[in-house]
Amino acid sequence: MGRFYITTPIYYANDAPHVGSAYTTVNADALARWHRLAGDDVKFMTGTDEHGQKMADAAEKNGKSPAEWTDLMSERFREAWSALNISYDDFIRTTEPRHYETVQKFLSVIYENGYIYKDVYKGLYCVSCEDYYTLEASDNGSCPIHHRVLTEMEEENWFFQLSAFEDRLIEFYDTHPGFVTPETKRNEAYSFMKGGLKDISITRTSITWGVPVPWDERHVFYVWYDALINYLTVIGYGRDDEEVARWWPHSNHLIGKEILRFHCVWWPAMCMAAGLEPVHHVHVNGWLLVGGEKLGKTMAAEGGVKVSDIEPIALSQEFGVDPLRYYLLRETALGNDGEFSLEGIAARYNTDLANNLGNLVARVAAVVSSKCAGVGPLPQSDSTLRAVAEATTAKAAEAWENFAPQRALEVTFDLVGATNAYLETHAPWKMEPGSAVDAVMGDALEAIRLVTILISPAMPSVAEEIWRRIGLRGAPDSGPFGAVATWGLYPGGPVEKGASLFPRITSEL
RNA sequence: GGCGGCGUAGCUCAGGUGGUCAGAGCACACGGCUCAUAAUCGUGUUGUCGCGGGUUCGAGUCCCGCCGCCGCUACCA
Repeated sequence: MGRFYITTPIYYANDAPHVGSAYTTVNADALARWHRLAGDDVKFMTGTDEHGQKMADAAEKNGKSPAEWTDLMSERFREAWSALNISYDDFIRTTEPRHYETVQKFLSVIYENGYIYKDVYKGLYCVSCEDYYTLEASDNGSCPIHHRVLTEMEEENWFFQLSAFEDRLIEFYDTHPGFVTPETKRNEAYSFMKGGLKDISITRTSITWGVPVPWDERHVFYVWYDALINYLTVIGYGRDDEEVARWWPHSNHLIGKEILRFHCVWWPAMCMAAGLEPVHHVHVNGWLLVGGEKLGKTMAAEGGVKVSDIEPIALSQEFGVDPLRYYLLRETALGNDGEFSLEGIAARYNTDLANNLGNLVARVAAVVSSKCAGVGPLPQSDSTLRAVAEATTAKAAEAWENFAPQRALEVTFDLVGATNAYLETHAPWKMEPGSAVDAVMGDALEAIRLVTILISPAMPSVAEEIWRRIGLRGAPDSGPFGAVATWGLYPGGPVEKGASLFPRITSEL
């Protein structure tokens, strides 16, 4: 029995959760569910990032205190994840006392180790944005948004000596080839480091909504240096050494590609500075694109998909929670960018779920009803389906282990297809009731039982429903996988016909 | 500007180190079946692998140039 600690990023709670966040979160959830099914000891966390100037501004604009405001915003994420059946073990908010404690301890260690020093940050500042720009990012010295001339500003900050870790980071990458996956993303981070690392300022005096710097209370930590540390907060860094040792550093961060640098360069360097071994695995996923463009852009475009149409909760209401989860997991390889569209969801729904899986369950239930008096017979040990089923369970397990839900589901549905073909070959509906029919239907039910186990990380509710309909007790995800995903365990039982699991979508979208 | 990536059937995409690599799914066509959600099963069509050169006995697969799209270029997260 292994251990599996997986995290999503903590999402900046200045807006409602969108499909991009849902995409990462659903994938993390399915991976967590897979590992629970496999019998591993699992910890799965997500949460919200609630500090920073933007949050304070938004609160003020809405006539609330930052604390009141973030309570409201954070709740929207918990609602969305609840709607998507996300099985997190912990939901961290960066405004919690436990987080303040861990952040202050962690950064104090780095400070005591001599990697944090005071210096003056000079930059081009836009008064309207209340933010700094590099010369390259500016519009010839003017603010790209407000078009007013940027002013040279100086601010006294505490700096993290990132430059001191260049060699150690490169060595870490060289000795941990699986640190960042997929490999293309690893190369991106690697070449960035090879280009040289500069120190970075990690505190602000202009902001008060943040974690105070323990050795200099006029400063608060700049949001990233507070946010990254959440991964340690939830395992008790600074409060529970045993728990930290239990989950770290053999942990997994699932992140979107836009925050690659923070997780793949800054974060391991901070861990090193604190004398902590960096996390062993960061998996970087791509973006969901709409019409080939980033979500935000398209939503603003005329005639594009409306924001309200692609909010996770709205989508789950339109298509169902499990179909939405299935689409997010199945459509795109975790690591690549992928196309997101309502038509795509409907296509997956109809072809995979309604036509293949749902229809398979329906036709089997119908034949068992008419030819087996509604009682599912036992499978045969020498069924020709057995080889397919065993290959499927092996390949699917391997894919789940390798952070490839898309592949896992693809091969799982190969077994669905093989079972449909098996029924065609034997045509039990043409037979008289008896042992020949029983043999075929027992095999089909056993294949369905295995499929149900295999889809449970992706579609937990549907899996439960099918499990129940074919007369099984317990739950499809109780595992351990190695023991239950073995051909021949279907014990027979009453098979219920029931309504369509996935009524076909026929209306225009 | 610099660094990196992408451009393969109508659609979405696979294709380590060059030689059944021209593929999968969807869509489409034809045939079978009628237990099932007009679902299913079988068979099949579709491509100058962005363009132009080059290396090689042989190149989506290596090199050069070009066109188009995209990401990163450090303190919004």
